[in-house]
Amino acid sequence: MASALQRSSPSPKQALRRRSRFDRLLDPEVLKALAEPTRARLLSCLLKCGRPCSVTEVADCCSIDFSMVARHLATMARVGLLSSEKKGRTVWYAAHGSALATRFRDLADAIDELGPADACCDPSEPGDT
Amino acid sequence: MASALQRSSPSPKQALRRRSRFDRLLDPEVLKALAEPTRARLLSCLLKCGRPCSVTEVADCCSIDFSMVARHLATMARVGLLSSEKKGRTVWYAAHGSALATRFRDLADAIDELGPADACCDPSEPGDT
DNA sequence: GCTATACTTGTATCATGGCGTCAGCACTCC
DNA sequence: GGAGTGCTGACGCCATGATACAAGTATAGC
Repeated sequence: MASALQRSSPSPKQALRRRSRFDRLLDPEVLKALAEPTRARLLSCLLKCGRPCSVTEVADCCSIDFSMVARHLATMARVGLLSSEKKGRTVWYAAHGSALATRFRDLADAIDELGPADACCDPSEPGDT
Repeated sequence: MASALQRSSPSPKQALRRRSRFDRLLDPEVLKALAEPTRARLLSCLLKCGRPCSVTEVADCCSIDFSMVARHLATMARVGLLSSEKKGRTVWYAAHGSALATRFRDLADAIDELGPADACCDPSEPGDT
């Protein structure tokens, strides 16, 4: 898996559901991947390094069990948070800060875009009972 | 509890660790709260409504078990994703899109700020073995 | 005070996921 | 080909959390 950045194409059914940009950007997979402190630490490490790192390197510098690091990095690569490139017997994982930042900015924009236009409940008055 | 205000002062060790803005903004609690599809749906609903909603309203419009909705909304309020206001016997939950958007933009900025300056591993060359 | 409403909390069940260990595969070097 | 290195996969243990149902609490209207 050279670059897990492109995810699988959605089924027509999914497309028809016409989820808002917000719903699409708030990807549970990605957020779940980020929500785990260990993974966040690894991602932070990779972002700070600013260069591709091998699993061994990351495990060394973060003092985390090797197999855990391998698993977490693979998880993050799977959801598109990291890119991975195998060279010989070594896998180089890299975090792309700019892409990640763009993703969050897009999400922020999508939130700003949301409004009563897409209302899921009818906009009756709140309770001044 | 004489002064709960002092309890936040970090230990020297913690201070020395000097977490970056990124580390602080990547709050696992918030991300975990967002990472759950049901909660994301409820948040989306509240954002779209653009007004405070009661638990009953949200449960109705999302067709989700009432007690689940109550719990999920309480969870999101606890981590700061929603604000809640109790009026009589009704609790009005509101999502603040702009605040949430700002939060994500700050996170994006923090990612851009990260760099080899904060490097956690030594920047030796990647593998051109 | 009684009842209905709106929400919270307790409990039980189940699924998910993190973790450590170990075996195995792929690759490189000798 | 054998040994060593780097990583992946499978397994079991355990903690967490999502869910559903039911009971409890708080408030409003009568």
